[in-house]
Amino acid sequence: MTSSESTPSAGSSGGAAILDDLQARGLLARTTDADALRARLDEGPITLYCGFDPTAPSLHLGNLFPLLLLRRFQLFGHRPIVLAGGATGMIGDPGGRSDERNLLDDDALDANLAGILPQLEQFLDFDGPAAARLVDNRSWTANLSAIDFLRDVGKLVTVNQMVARDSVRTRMEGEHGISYTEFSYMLLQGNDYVELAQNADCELQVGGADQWGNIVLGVGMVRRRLGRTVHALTTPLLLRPDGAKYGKSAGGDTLWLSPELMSPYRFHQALLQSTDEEIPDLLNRLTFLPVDDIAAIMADHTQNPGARAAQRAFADAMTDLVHGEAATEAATEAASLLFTKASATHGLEVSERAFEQLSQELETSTVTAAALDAGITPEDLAVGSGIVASKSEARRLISGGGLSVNGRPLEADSITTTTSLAHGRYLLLRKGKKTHRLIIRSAD
RNA sequence: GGGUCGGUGCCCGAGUGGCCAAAGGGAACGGGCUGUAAACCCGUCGGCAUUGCCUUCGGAGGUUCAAAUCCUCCCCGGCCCA
Repeated sequence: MTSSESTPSAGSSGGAAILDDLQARGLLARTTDADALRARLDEGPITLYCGFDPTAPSLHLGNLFPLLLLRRFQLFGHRPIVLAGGATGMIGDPGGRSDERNLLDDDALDANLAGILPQLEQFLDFDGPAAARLVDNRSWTANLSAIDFLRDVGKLVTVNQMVARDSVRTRMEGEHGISYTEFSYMLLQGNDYVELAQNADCELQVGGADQWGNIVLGVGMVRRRLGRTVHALTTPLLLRPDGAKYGKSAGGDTLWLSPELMSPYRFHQALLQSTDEEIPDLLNRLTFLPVDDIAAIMADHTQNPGARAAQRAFADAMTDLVHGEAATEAATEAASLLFTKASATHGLEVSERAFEQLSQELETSTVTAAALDAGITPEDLAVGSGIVASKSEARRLISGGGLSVNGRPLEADSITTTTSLAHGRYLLLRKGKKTHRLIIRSAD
């Protein structure tokens, strides 16, 4: 883990200090019996879990939220279990959806799991006294027969409880109804809790606020099955100013953690562009920076918002966490080349070395010497680089002054030839203020 | 099953034979102002093309010089009746 984490100070008394930290960060939505949970945490390390369904080949920033919650508990000495939902992922959580899910086939699911497992491992310590564990709920559901499931699991819940759930009711009243398959999802999740309580001494399940219903149902199942009281804790959903769930960038791109799906540079940029409005919450809820440090950063930011210290701190902290410090540095360096006034307006003065650097961070495309000799129209240049989707879009942007090459506006009648290249190789294409694409003359 | 209203561009929603690529709003994108922020102002917002062409108004046919608009059948949804 990186050094930017706060470690609980020696003075924080007992394991329940985690609750105070969560509270201070605005990370506490609801818990079952708060006093009982606090008392239990003070007795000593607890085992807790959170589930992640492999619905995509990579986690995104939204998924990171509960994963970091596990990490926070771990930092306070508690033992996290990461549950990869190989089984639940095959069914699909009906919550938050208006339509029936398309079931993932085995291959897609395996591919998704393969992508996610390393990410799940990345943020936790798997050694030491509070070592984390990674489990897949397929290991106890694969051989569960339908009859056993109905007898042992189905008996723990009444349909009345299940139907009362908002997510279910919405779907039942909606156009397409809800299949029995998705209806059963909460039983599987509840059964996970029973399983982990019984065989792993798990006493707490955490998750986002939208998981409250599922988790509490599991708490009840554990009580009926094992006669044991276990706990539930949820965090508020992280929402964008417009109310959408966090995880997408302003432009609508998903903030993938996988560098293949989103380059560290773009990841860093997307976070850097967070609004003032949301930045305090983001710092508190997503980073491990100590609460006091965050308060100091925000004070600076309020003094001089133009410096965007808070955004920088946030983008740096998250990129460190996800991609490592080297990636953060590279992204920052690339950004300073692209956004510093001097280099942004005088792209040709950017050193060759800097272009090499940029070629690592930006999306690039190539162009042949032959094409350059023939001359390239502005539309073809833009479309060919992939920065725009169509010639019409290119034309629109050009007439509005929205495209530039090597720091100069791209004129409608300009022809790009070899002489336009910077350092004989590079064309830095910019769309709007924030989108860049590097075109490199191919070696031939 | 019967009746009735409706299905329009990314979303909402006007349009009931030519002036419709289709009002208006939202989202999105670009410009301006800024701080790679918000708000605000301006512009663009189906595709190709240098005055034009092509594809679009649930689907398939039909009427007409001309249809999102009329007719037929079908599919889907709301409401009412059974």
